[in-house]
Amino acid sequence: MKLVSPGEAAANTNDIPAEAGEEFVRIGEMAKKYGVTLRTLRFYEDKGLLNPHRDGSTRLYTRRDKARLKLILLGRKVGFSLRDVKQMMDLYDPTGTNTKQLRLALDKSEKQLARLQKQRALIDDAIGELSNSMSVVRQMLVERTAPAQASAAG
Amino acid sequence: MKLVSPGEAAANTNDIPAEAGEEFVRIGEMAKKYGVTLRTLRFYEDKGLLNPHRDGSTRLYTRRDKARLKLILLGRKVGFSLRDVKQMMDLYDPTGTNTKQLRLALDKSEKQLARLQKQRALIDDAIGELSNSMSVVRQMLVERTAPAQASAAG
DNA sequence: TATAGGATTGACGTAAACGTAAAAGGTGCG
DNA sequence: CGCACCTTTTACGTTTACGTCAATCCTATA
Repeated sequence: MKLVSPGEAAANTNDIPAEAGEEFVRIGEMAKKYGVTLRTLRFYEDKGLLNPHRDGSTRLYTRRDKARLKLILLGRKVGFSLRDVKQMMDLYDPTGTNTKQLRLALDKSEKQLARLQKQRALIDDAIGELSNSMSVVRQMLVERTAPAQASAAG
Repeated sequence: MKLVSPGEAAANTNDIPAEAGEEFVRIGEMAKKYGVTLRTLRFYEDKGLLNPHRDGSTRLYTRRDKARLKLILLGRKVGFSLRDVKQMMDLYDPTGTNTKQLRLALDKSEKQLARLQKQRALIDDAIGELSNSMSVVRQMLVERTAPAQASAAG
């Protein structure tokens, strides 16, 4: 039983109580696997979004932590704040139907969707204005570069 | 000669050396006129974006300041940072053709346009992912609400 | 004169999500 | 043994565009 996959040439290959196929990963592996920094993982933990096990002081991440991290990253991708993500995750109850959690998620999602659409509209607007300005500037440059042609062409 | 328009019932109507049709506006008027706060106007000045005249310590804004503010607000609308706006404005020379200024503006605009389009793509992506998640969540809620129908319907 | 309305200059606070040292401890390998 | 590499905690720094007091001043008006 290795820490990760058999081919992983990790520097530190501690023996870890790996019972029943549990795979523990240390922070470095975890970070690489999900493209985040160590700081980020510690930050998320500090904010109560992750709760890795410990071997002494060393963090050990399990499948559960990976699932949670995936959710966090998805949440961030769609624009939720970490607070929102935490709020939703905190409602998770492995013994129930999680109806409340789902409803909250849906509610927040609707609001976020609205925000995203608003942002999109703003950006479209900005693109429009910027394009206009660029045309104007280009025209001004033309007039300055070939002033003799300007009126002659008209 | 009044400070602003004849109908403006401003509280303070100081006599101001209004020569040659120059219209001076104090910070309060200026703020209202352009929908910004006093803090914002002072901040822009602090950053070197505005340079109102002074009557003692009181700021007096002229047409020139209004034009500059309009540019600032347009810049912010299309997503430029104040630093960018300042950089572009600082190149303005009333005696020249401002070719350098226009070129810089165009250059920055092209980059900003690219950024905006990238952002738009990200938002579209986010909207897609979020919509997907919402469908999933809705489905989960349906299964939890009417569990008897779930398999019966299949 | 009292009061209300502007105006001024500081200067600290805010939001979000980490970045970036700093100082220290553990571990395997040659 | 010593070095390289990984990890830990603590804690201040970063970014941007202002918000929000606070203390003070000036002026017009009732």
